[in-house]
Amino acid sequence: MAYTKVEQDIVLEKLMDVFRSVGYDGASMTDLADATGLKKASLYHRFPEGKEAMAHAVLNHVANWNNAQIFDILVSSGPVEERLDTALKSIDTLYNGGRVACILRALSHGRAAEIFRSEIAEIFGKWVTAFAHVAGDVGHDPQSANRLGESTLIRIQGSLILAQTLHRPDLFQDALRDIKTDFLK
Amino acid sequence: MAYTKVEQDIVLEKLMDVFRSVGYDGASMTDLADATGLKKASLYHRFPEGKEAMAHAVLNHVANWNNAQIFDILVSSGPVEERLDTALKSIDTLYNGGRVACILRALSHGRAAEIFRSEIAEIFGKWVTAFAHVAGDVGHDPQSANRLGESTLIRIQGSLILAQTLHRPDLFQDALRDIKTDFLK
DNA sequence: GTCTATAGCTAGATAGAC
DNA sequence: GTCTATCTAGCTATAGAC
Repeated sequence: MAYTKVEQDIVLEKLMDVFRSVGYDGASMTDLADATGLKKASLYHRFPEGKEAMAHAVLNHVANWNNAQIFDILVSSGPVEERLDTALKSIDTLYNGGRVACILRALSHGRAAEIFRSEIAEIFGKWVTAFAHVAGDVGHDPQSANRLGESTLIRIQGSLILAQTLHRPDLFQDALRDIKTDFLK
Repeated sequence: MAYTKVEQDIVLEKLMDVFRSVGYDGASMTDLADATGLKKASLYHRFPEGKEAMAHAVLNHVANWNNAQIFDILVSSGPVEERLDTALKSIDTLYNGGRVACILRALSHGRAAEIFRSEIAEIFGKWVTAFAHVAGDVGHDPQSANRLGESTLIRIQGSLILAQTLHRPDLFQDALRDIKTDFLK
């Protein structure tokens, strides 16, 4: 019997945790098997193409989550402040308040970057577009809106790096606050 | 005969290139040997503790470079705009206009993070302190100066990630411009 | 679908000649 | 100091029983 979507989603979440915390090269099949509770041969049954296919599946899962929890929220109708609050809350949860790394960052460096760059670029692009959409809603012209979208993503990624390296999750919290201010000022 | 400092510095630069482009886990001894033009056994002669010692030496080299080219410049006397221009120019060169990754970022993720975090945190801290010093010079109170120092580093790291993943070095250039504006407005 | 067992390879690291 | 040759451990990946 085929595994259910829920079971596969749980496996994807576990795989994501490994890639996110130790990186693509740092994630061994043994690590991935241990994290999922499956044996290596069972993982290969689910992902015949091996580690690369696992990371692709994880990225696809992440893209779906982002579409539902962040992009759709940001471009929906309703008060701007409410949309921002909901999306920023999701982002805060996603990164556990600044205490965990970004899976996109983990897969966008080193040899992994060559493999996954286009997928990650697409997700990054959607973040920019979604935030630029909000910027347009609060009166920015298209060019200025786009720049605000870009600087929002820059703030998130940059603050995550500092938050983790300096053990200062408050830097991520500050960044989320600054982002909201940028849009509402 | 012992190798000269220049020879060793060249080796460190080559090692840095490898770590920066493929990450710590992604850098094999074969990669490192090929890049330096030395054989593996010769690398072990220079770095008896192996790969970890090489990365430590690279970080030490980077710290020295940063001290001379960035921190000392920023906290020197002289016109603020001149200091900023010189430091930002160095940063632009360091990251080849936004086209190469940051060695600190490369070593601050995954299993490498546990090993090198404190060294990297110290370098990051100096960046923040140096930029905060400039912020103080242009009239910010200590708390506000510190936040400006932090957001400067966030801008640099975040824009580097986007610049490389999206193949958009202009995002890094924009960030450098925004940084200057932040300080002079 | 999941497992045990293992093949084949490359990793980091070392011995010892020169 | 640098080299060739080699060791062992851990890697990705597969075969085949259940």
